[in-house]
Amino acid sequence: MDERVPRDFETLRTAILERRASLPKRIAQIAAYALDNPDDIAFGTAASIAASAGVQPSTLIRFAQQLGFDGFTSLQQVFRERLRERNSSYDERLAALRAKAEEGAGHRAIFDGFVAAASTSLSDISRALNDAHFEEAVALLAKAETIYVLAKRRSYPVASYIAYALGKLKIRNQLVESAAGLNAEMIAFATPRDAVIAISFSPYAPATIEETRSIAEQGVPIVAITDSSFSPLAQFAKIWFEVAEADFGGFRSISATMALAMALTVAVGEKRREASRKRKA
Amino acid sequence: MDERVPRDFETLRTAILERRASLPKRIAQIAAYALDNPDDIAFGTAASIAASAGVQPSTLIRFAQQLGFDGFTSLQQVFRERLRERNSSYDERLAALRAKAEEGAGHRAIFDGFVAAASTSLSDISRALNDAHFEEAVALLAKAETIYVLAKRRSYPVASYIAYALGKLKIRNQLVESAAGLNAEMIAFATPRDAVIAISFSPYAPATIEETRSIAEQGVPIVAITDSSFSPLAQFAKIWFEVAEADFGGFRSISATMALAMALTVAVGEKRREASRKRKA
DNA sequence: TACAGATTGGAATTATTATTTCATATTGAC
DNA sequence: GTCAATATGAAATAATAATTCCAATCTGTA
Repeated sequence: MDERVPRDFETLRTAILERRASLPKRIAQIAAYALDNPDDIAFGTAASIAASAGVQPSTLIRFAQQLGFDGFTSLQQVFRERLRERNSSYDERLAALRAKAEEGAGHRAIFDGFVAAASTSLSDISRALNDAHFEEAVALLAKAETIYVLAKRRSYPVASYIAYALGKLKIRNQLVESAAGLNAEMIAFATPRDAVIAISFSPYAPATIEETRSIAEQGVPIVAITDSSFSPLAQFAKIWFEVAEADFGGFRSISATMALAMALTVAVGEKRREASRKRKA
Repeated sequence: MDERVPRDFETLRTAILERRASLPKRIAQIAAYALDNPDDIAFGTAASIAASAGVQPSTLIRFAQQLGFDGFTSLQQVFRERLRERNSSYDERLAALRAKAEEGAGHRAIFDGFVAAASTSLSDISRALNDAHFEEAVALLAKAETIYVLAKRRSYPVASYIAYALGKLKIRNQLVESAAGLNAEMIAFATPRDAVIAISFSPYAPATIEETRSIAEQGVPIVAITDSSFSPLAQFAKIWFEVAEADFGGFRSISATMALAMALTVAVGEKRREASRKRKA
């Protein structure tokens, strides 16, 4: 049991291929099956896998033992790990960087950590974004007279970017800032023909929630960008996007949120241009 | 058991979100956990998942039953299915969506384009960043009494993020905003014991350049984040970082700049803590 | 405050699944 | 062809995990 048991899928694969020639018939059979259908190994039971491969469960266990595992269960772990990693190779890199930064491996590690956090977040959102929701949000915002942009604290940079980009695209918008303390008055102008982009992440800034609630009560449709479907913003929103940002050193990335914000903005601009082209024709 | 039980993850997810408001506390707790950690549900046992989510195994089963499944096992199937279906790796997908975005396939393509631009920018900066420069910049900023943050327009969101993060880290800072038109006066307070982070990209906002020049003339050291060594900011700066952001649809990404900004900020915080620890010893 | 109904915790039970065992079959060496 | 070593099949057993059940607790209402 002291031998070097393969801990990751690639090593395991290599080990299997090396011995392939010297394996007895049924064991070879299961070995081939395992490499061809790794997902089945990950999720099946010993009995179901054995049946699919046309062998007895005990053979499956012998196969695992030959490779140095103490049973089918630990062999299966490797196949499960593989599935997990495929989805989260960045996560692992992040964890490694985090550890490195903790043990004080210079400031470069901090930079690498933030880059990795940003990449992870982008990859997550790219997978998670729902096309239909995005399309709906674009349609909703494109027909708004004025787009109100609502965010505080950590989300404020995103809001200010949206406001900047909307301005560039000549789309009327209003950034609801807290500086002057006139938010309530500003919000009061909004009508159901307008629309809101509200952005807030846990811990949700109370002011953002409050303002979102009050503007929602006026019947103004809301597109929310937030971090969980349990967010207080979600209940007020017509459409909401859930963005899971990775964090590093206690600071969460905002890359995914930014990418989504930029895409929304530009898509709204695009949609408006399409609409005006149609009107002319 | 005649009800329509969710058979795929998206349906399940929607079902959970719909009921969320009416779920009892512990059930809601496991619901939130399930949506946040779908991989754990796929691989764990009822007991291990329950423990991670902080509930009893029986609660987990009640949760599954409320959703129409006949037990935890069948709920788990849905989570496993989801993992199996996610096949292609992130890089492959990125290449694919970049291609699709180029040929302009609807609004989703816009989103994909921004994600691709952000990813490219991140990987570029990760390669290009000079460790020594980064280290110097951190050292310079760490010993400043007050850090002035200077940026307009497109770069302003970055500046506001830096100001937010510095504040969180209890590092004295001053965001030089243009609203009140008092920038000149604000800048006049800066001394050579302070430091500046200036951010500007082509076309450089004249105000940023002007303010940077004037603050440099007062002998305040400057760290610049800009897009080329020919940038007007570079001549004033003690240290500058060149960040090449990819663009999409005429809008440049700011993910790389953000990552650099966050890393700088957190590294400065780290360095200050190290320094104060040393002073105590 | 008392009560009914809903919710929860935790142990007991049941079910499923992995592993072991042993009898039988196969293989290769002499 | 015989023997020993190895491999295989099938059922028995052990381990593990899901589910059920019941008492305790909480929640909202009269």
